Amino acid sequence: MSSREQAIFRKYLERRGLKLTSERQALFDELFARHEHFEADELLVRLRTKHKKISRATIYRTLDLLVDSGIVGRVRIGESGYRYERLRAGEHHDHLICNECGRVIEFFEPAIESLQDEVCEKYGFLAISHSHQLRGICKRCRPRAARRQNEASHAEDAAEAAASRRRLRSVPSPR
Amino acid sequence: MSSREQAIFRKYLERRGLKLTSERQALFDELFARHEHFEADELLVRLRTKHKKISRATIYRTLDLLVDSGIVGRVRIGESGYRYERLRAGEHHDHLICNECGRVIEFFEPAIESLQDEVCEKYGFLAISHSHQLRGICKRCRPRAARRQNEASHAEDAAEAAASRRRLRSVPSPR
DNA sequence: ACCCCAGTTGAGACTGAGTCGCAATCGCAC
DNA sequence: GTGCGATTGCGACTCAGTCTCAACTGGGGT
Repeated sequence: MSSREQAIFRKYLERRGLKLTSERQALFDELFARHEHFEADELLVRLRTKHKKISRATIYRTLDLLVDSGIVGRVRIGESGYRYERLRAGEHHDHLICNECGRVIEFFEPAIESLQDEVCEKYGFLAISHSHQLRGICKRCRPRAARRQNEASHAEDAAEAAASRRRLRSVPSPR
Repeated sequence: MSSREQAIFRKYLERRGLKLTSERQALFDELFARHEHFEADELLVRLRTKHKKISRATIYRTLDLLVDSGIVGRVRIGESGYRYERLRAGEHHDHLICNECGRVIEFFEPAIESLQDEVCEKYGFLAISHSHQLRGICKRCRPRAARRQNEASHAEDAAEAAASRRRLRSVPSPR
């Protein structure tokens, strides 16, 4: 499987005199086993439970290589740290992220992409990458969220407010 | 100055039985003195040098309030941590971020906004916020960046590669 | 003007994600 | 098979942000 990316990775290593170690291979395999989006520690746990002994530092180091080689993308989704995702060559997408269940939905809208290019041109800006994420409530979670909304609707008291302060942390860029 | 936001903040505190302490006022003033984009520790240093004694915890706590009240926005720009920005009521903008000099340029493109709405509709997604950032090289830095590019153009050797690995960390979502 | 207490503060310990240095180990070209 | 540069694991470290708690304070009630 995934022999295409395998070849890219191999060549990438070769070209800069790096070695294809068993750890790198294991990480690569795990990654391409099925995961679209994942985080570094997730991989660590997964590999560890699969008998494979690997250190956290190596996870990060290898992930760096994969990102650099263009096989994997690094995104800042959610609160802390990075998330990684497999990149299909030449494809690009942006993200819808559910605040409720954490699900990440990918979308691609060519019209937005070309408008971005226009914006860049207007400012004389040379774009190298972009990240575009909408946060909210996904289709599946909307009923649940609405229900909760009702229950809490007249809880504007101080106790509730304190809690809400914390909850609100997850909104990156209000519109 | 900024009496409009001042009033909003005051009312926000009042409504939930919170106090307008001298620390909160000082932070607020500093923030509205001139800064469009800033980070938490920047404020800390600035206030400390201005004789005002304030703790890091308080900075963060107060920033939480300001974000919650809608006066300030919290964005994940760049590598680590958050950046904050003043929000003019009802206005919204996205960001162009220069990898070279770190400058943040704001832009607003109504057509992109409405396309976003369409995307949400398509997926039955209820958007609460979004963040949209393009990273690259700004107008001012392009000549400099191009020059450097030339010098390094045939440095595909291992030593350089190692360094480049580190450098590349700053690209969030490759397109 | 004074009291009172919920809300607030500062200090510093703590956390979690990610990084670094280094001695031991491993890939792979010869 | 050897040799050596690349790689690994470990644990210590950093950095941003959070938490705890005892001491303090703003401001409504009197």
